[in-house]
Amino acid sequence: MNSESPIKTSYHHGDLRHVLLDAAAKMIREEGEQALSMRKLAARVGVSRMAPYHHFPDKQSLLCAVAEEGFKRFQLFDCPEELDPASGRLAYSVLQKFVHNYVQFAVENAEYYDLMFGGHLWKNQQLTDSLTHEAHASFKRYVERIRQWQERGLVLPGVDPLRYCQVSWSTLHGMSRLLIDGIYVDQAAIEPVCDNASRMFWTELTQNS
Amino acid sequence: MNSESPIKTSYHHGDLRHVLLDAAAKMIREEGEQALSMRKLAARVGVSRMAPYHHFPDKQSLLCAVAEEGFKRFQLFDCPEELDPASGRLAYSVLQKFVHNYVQFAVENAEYYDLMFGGHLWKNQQLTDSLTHEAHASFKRYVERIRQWQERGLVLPGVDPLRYCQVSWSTLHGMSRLLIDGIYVDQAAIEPVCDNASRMFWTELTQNS
DNA sequence: TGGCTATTTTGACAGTGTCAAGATTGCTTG
DNA sequence: CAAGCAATCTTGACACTGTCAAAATAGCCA
Repeated sequence: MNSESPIKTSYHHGDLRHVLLDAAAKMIREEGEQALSMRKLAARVGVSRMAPYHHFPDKQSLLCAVAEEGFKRFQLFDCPEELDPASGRLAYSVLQKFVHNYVQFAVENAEYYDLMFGGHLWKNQQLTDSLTHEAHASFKRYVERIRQWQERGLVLPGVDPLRYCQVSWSTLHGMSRLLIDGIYVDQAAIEPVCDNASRMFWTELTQNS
Repeated sequence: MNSESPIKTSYHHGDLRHVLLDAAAKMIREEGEQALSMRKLAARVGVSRMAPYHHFPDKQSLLCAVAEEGFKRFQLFDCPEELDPASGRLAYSVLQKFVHNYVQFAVENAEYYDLMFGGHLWKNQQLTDSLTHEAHASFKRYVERIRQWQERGLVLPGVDPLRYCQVSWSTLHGMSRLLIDGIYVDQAAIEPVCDNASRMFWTELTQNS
C-alpha cells in the first residue's frame, strides 16, 4: 500500500522534498503531531538526520509546508453546487452539504487541519509568508462567495457577509476542533449537530425575523 | 491521595504544589505553552529539577492540574443574571453578556483555556480523571441551564437543549480558539462578531420561524 | 579532465522528560 | 528526648530532541 516515488527527478535522492512532506503527514496522522521529530522523519525516509534541513530551514518551515499542502486539498470542496427552493432563496441542502463537507474534511484530514488551523504554528509568529497568504485567501474566498450569493438575491440583503463568515467559520472550526481533539467523543452525534448548525445558518441567511 | 491543605504545611519548601501550579501558569502565559519545561519550572521555583515529580507523576499531570485550576476560575462567570423583555422570553442582553464573558475569559486567561480545551492534553489519552470529570461537568451545567430556562418558558419548546449547547459551544469555542491562536488578528472586530453570534443564538432560542 | 555547486553526511552541543538511586528533613512514637 | 520512618528533595544517568559547523559526496558544465 506504500508506493514509492515513481520518478527520481533530480539530484542525489530524487526529489526529497515531496517525499518528506508526504512522510511527515503520514507520521503525524499515525502517531500524532507531537510524535513527529526531524530525526525520525529522516530515518524513515532513509536519509541522514540533517538532510531535510537543506530543503527546509527548520522544523517549523517543514510543518508550514505540510499545512500548505493541506490548503491545496482544502480548496477542492470549496465550491459545492448551489440550489434554491421554491422560495427563490438559498436551499437548505446547500448549507447542510457545506457544513458536512467542512467537518468531514477536518476529521478525515486531521493531520493537515491541525497544522492549518491548529494554533501550534500560528502562535509562534514564524509562519511562512506563503502559508499566511494561502490561509487568508481561503477565508476571503468564503466571504466572496457569500457576497456573490447576496448579489444574486440568494441571501437576504441585511446580512453582513464578513460578519456572517466570521461567526459561521467559528462554528465550523469549533465543531471540527472539538471533534479532532477528542473533546466530543460521541461520533454518532456529529450529523445531528451539523444539521442543527446548518439550519441555524440557513435561518440567518434566508429568513428575516 | 492528594493533600489539600489550604494552609501552608511547611515541610521542606512550603507547599510546593501550589507554587508550581502558579509558576507554571505564569510561565505559559509569558513564554507560551511550548516553552514550559519541567527543568526551567523547577529552576524558577528554586528547587531541583526532580522535585516537582514528587507532586505530579509526570509533566502531563502537572498540566492537567493547571487546567483544573482553570476550570475553577471558569465557573465564576458561569451564571449571569437572567432577564426577559416585554415578550416574556429570554432577553437578548443575557446572551450577549454570556458570549462576551466566555470569549473574554478565554482571551484573558489564554494560558488556562489552552490547557482546558487546547487539544494538546486531550489528544494523548492520559487525562486525569478529575480533569475529565470537571470538563464534562462544566458542559453539563451549560445544558442544564438551558433546560431550566426552557422549563420556565424563557426558551422555545422546540429547542433541543443538548443540540443547541453543542452548536453554540462550538461557536464560542471556535471564536476563542481563532482569537487565541492569532488566526483572527483584528482585535477590534471581536465585539461585532460576538454580537452577531449572540443575535443568532437569541433567534434560535426565542424566535420561531 | 577539473572545478563548482548542490546535496548529504558526520560531529558536536545544549536542552528535554524521567527512571533509579542517594541524601535530607521533620513528624511520630517509644 | 532520641530513634525511626516516611515524606521530600537532590544528584547521576540515559535516551531523546532540534540544529549549528564543517566535512564529504555526487552531478553538472567548462
